[in-house]
Amino acid sequence: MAADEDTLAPRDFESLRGLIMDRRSALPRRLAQVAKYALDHPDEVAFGTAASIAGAADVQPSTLVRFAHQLGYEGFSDLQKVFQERLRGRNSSYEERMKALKNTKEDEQGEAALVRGFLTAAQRSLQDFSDLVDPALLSRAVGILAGADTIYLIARRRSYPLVAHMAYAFGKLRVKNNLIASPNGIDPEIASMANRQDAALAISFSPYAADSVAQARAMADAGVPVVAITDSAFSPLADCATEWLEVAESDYAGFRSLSASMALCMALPVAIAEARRQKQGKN
Amino acid sequence: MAADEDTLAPRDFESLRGLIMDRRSALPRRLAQVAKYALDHPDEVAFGTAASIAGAADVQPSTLVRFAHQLGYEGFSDLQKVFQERLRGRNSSYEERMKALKNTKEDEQGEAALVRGFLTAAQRSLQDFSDLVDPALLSRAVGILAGADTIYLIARRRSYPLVAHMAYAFGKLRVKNNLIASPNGIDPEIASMANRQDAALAISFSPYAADSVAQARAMADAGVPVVAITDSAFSPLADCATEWLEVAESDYAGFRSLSASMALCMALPVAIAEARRQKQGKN
DNA sequence: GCACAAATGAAATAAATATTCCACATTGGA
DNA sequence: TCCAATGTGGAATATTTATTTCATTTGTGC
Repeated sequence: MAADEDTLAPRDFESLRGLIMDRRSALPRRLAQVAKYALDHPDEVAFGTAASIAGAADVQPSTLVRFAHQLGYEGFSDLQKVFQERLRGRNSSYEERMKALKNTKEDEQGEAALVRGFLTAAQRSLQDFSDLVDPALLSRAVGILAGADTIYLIARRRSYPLVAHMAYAFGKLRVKNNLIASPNGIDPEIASMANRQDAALAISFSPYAADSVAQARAMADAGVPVVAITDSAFSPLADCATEWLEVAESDYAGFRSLSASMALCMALPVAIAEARRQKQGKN
Repeated sequence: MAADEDTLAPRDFESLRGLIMDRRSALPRRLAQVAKYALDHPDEVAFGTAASIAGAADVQPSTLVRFAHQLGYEGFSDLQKVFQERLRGRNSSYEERMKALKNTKEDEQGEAALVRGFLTAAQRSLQDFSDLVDPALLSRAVGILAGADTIYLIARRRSYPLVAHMAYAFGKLRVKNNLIASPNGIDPEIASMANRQDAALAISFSPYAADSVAQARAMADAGVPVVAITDSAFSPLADCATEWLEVAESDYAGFRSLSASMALCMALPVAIAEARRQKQGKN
């Protein structure tokens, strides 16, 4: 049981937070995990059940009880009460509540409004894209990339972060890839090494960086299968691509969101790795 | 049993309040008593047990269940959830959005399901972050960066795409910046050129790339103001940063979303440029 | 590399809590 | 005043949820 139950077990949340922060470095793995989860998601702890919280924090319910004991509480329920106290009296009046609601809508200004603007644009993008997902098309695109020896990644400027992430994900999934974005100007040479066994993934949105388009086209001309992610049927990438996926992003303050394409770019590597795994299983 | 269960049973507190107010005069004695108690002590209803609430309202537990049924809920627990939602730190119409997310086709499989999984994770991230935006904190962070001569960008691995985008945005907005991610290993040297007039923006999420942390800490030790974007109070970045912004991303298939942090990273450069423009106007 | 202690996962158990049921009371209409 | 419909209290039951236990794993000092 806990070392010194008496001195511990704070009854108010702030003391508890302090205690947890102090203790955490000295806690064993799973208990530290709980500590982190508890401070990161205090609302969940206040309302959840031991099982639901344990699930979310990826530990066993018993670990929660141990954690509570460690801190000097009688059990998880006792600890939970402190988390609940923290929420009592929040939003006490109807008026407050309405004011809070309005605040989030229009009253905010400055930086917060800007952030909210981008968040909204991102959300719209996701929604729009979600309505457009075409399973068959997606499946063909993944098929092409899964069949490739090396996947060449083509993107510039605004789209570059997308392939940067893919390169990272492919790396983790051990999928051979080549990010064509060297700062030393030998991109064309690298690109020219691609052959029919490889494939390219090109991403570009209006106004379509000339480099990206040129490289994608060169690949296509050389017989390399090209999968494109772009924003319109009129995109130059749509022309030269073997398959192309449409993503239309919303914009805010003149900057287009990247959230939908980013979600797609997170899914693709996983889908490709999965497809390869299955193919391997068959052989 | 309840008259018309379908049309009733609101999922958010304000509708429920309205419904109760309407119904109250037409309710039998004990139920009216519960109605009054519930609206007078919503916190108790949120956290109490059926027995404790019944005791406080001077009715039987079964009366609470009847009350809930009368309103169209499955039972007291179901009703109680609405009272709990009210206290959760969720401002936007959280329930609605989550319901909307669930609407999406469940039967899909293969690649499409994967994409949808990532889209959902992204939306959840945006939603969660949207409720956490702290205008004052944000304002201080922007202030620090807007006051800097050169902004040093620190991020590795998963977070790298974020700063890659920022470098691009800063470039377009003509904000001096330096992306510390050179492939030639001279990062420490570059970082050591920063001074008090500059500032650093460090981004790292659990498990916190050692390089990022080390560089951020070095900057902080050298007296360079550091703004951090990270995911928890336990993050090593939270320690050493002058100000830190919390972004908790949802994950899917073991890959965490980037959408909320990306939205933030799109907003920051614009906010910084704007802050500088205004400062210039004054001089 | 071994022995010991600490931590952990999973299942069994205990406790609590919500819900149902039914006998009884109350109300409103003939 | 009686009847039927509706509402109510209280106990019995079902369900959910927390806690304990114990076998197994993991880490640590020698």
